Amino acid sequence: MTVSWQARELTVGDLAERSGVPSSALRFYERQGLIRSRRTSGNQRRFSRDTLRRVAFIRVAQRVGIPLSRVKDVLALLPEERTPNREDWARVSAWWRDDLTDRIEHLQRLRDNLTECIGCGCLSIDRCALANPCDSLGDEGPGARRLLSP
Amino acid sequence: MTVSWQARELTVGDLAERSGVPSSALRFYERQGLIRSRRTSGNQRRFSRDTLRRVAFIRVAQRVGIPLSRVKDVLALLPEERTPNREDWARVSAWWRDDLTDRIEHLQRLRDNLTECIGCGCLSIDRCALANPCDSLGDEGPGARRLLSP
DNA sequence: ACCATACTTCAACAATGGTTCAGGTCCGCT
DNA sequence: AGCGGACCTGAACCATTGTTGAAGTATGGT
Repeated sequence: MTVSWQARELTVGDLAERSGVPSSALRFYERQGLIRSRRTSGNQRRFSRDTLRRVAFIRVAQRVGIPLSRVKDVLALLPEERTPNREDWARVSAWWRDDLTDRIEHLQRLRDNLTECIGCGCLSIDRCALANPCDSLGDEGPGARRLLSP
Repeated sequence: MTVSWQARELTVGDLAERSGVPSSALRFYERQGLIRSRRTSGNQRRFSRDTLRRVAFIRVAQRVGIPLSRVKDVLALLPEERTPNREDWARVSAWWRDDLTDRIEHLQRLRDNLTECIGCGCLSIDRCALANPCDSLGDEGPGARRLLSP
């Protein structure tokens, strides 16, 4: 019957249990500026409930291979003042779905190329589409100069 | 007119230039057992030409996010004795294309779920399909226990 | 034979995404 | 008031995937 009922804030342990993310990772996210908390008089973290959504968002992004730095940038698009609402989340999620679509298309192109390459048994470096994704080939003498750009 | 013509072996610099992968990375790959070289009497590396394919294979795999340890396992399926032929490469590439297909399907499921979630504005942690990908929900009281397994 | 260039090793450092531990403090229940 | 469990910080450590630099050696062309 203490203040714990007040706004139903979450301790780091609560958040860890509900999200399945270890407390150590949550502290790390806070250090990185992905989530925030207020502190009690005794210096303990208290998270507002919408942090649960932020953490869900972070983990979903991570499953897709998006680095935390980028996740942070996207989360920064949420309003600071008020608790993000349904529409706010829809907005950032959409941004993010586009990213996912790009990744899927990229992988599909890669797979299609690979299927061709299996057909010809190549991976031939000099001619293979897979190995020369940037089409930066054919204007500087024989042989490829680069396999891959990244 | 020295021995350099012999079998057209590549120095680490040659390989770096032709593959677009820095020498430092190539040495690293060798340390990790992903590629091999013989040594000259002066202890310098000489790579056989098929190493170019191996490196191409490694970089393509990396673009998809496959860790080197796994790439190593797949490359280990190539014959040690002889130079891998067309069919050998087709075999390992196929193995690998399946992996790609799985990843694509996974991402598509993720995106479909996300699209639904944008529809409902949720990412609601307790009910959202995205946040509960393992369907391990609904048999232990209210509220999700885990957001994500990996 | 000489010299520039490329090569060698080893160690240290970098970024990402955390975990673990030590030493100490706080919270809430009885 | 006391106690156990949860929380705090900071530093050290882990794996992955390399890069950079120092100090020394080899190779190949003139």
